[in-house]
Amino acid sequence: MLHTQSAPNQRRSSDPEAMAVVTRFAPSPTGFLHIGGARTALFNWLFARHHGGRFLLRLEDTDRRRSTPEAIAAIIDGLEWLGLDWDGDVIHQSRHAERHAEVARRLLAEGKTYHCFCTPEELAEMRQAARAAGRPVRYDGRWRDRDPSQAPPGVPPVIRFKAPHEGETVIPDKVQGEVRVANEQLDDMVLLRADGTPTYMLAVVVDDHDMEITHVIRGDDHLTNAFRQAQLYRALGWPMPTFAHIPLIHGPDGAKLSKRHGALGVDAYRERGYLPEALRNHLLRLGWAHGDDEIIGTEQAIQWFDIDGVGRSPARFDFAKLDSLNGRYLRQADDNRLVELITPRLAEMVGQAPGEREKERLLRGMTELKQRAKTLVELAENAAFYARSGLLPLSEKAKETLTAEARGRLARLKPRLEAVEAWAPEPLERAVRAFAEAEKVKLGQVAQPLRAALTGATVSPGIFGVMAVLGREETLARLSGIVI
RNA sequence: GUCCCCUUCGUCUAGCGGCCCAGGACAUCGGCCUCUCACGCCGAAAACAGGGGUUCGAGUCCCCUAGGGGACGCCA
Repeated sequence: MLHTQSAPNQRRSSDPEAMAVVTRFAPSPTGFLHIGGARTALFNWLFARHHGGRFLLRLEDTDRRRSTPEAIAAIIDGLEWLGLDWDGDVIHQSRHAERHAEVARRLLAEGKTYHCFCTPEELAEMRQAARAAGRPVRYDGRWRDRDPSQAPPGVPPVIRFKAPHEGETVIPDKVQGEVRVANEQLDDMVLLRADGTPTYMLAVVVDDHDMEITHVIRGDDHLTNAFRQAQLYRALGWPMPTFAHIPLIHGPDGAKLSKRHGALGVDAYRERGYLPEALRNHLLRLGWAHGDDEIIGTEQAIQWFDIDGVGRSPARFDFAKLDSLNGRYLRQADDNRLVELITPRLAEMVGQAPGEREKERLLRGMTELKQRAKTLVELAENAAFYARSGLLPLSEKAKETLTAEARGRLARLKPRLEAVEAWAPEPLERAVRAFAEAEKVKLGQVAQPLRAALTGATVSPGIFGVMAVLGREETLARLSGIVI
């Protein structure tokens, strides 16, 4: 469920701009919400929340063919899981198509756009020729000043923007600084397709304007688009939003993140056992810093976040650091919540959902268990022995530990344990230590076989704590299963 | 090819002209703790891409080179 984060301290009522901030996350629903998109959403969300403004979600689905309901669901699901709640309803860009066309027609009437009758094949040839000749790959403007009466029959025209040839276009970017390009570098972009639908360039500008977006925070793969959009804003006579182009996240090899790098959907991160707050923290630290601070909770992030802290160089996604961060959040997480989170995983591993008794054990053992896991996957694996009943499967190492000698020792230990009155870690430890002394062996010689017998593994939380959580009956039952 | 952007330890980064023979975190390697594994604690190794300027002084400002990335669609 979504709710608005309350952040009482971040708003300064004396700041007249504070209430005006409106950001948006505008993914195209052609696939899952990948990690780069998630970070863009996070930055927009944090910026809006920090300034007490609004954060909107707009689906850029003008390309109807490539937009799917599944992708829309995945994006919404991903944002909800990450806890990035948006204000108002989800906006579907495609529903504004008529408005976009209207703007294009207005521009046409004002002589700022023109019909272009080139066929896709013709354009492909043009590009190919330019590339072959080593010339810049651009539309050559052949219909810019040509009379529409010369139009070839049967070719539905597109509407192109009459881009200025002289001068330069400057983007004051909050992250990149002042970025400028000579106008001769930019060709006449298509605004309205032959079928009358708007292109991305037209749609973003119109929607960002209509939605009164004040700050456009997006990946810097859009930086060059911003030049064209700036020209459109000028032609339309609309004020430009503030741009902030944040660097992309790269794969381990430094190249743009792709599937082979693990550019997974956020659902994959959930599946791999990461906590949303840990992923948020990690994403935040990719390209943004607040001095030496590393562990930054969401409330703190809202207070601190601003575009000033965003760096200009791309970052690589580091799973090792995410693991470490996740481990920290795991240790701080509420025990009940963790039990619930691993329950489905346990059900799958053990073959049946943990019952009341098992959940009770898991809860009591959680404080110790969560010290030892970096992900929920690991946590579930380490906790499985609490969720099992009946025969405990033994790991290879556990089998090796349980030699005939060790089993014999456990058999001799058993009556001593039965004699323990208060079934708690300290008395149990005293009993086992006394037994080890009597056997003239080190504590480990007893503790390890005991661990193997009770947990099925050679690695576990402190064994006396485990015995306490398991309880007298279960502990002795598991021992019986081994020594016989 | 053209244009735009980027470049501090392996990775994420601090640094906004002197506080830096460069700090933190993750990872790595030692050690302590110890019933195993973790956690925790202590310690080590590890970077200003290269070259020119500007300046009394440059990781910090400017230029060039190299390397990396991004954009060049009737995709978004």
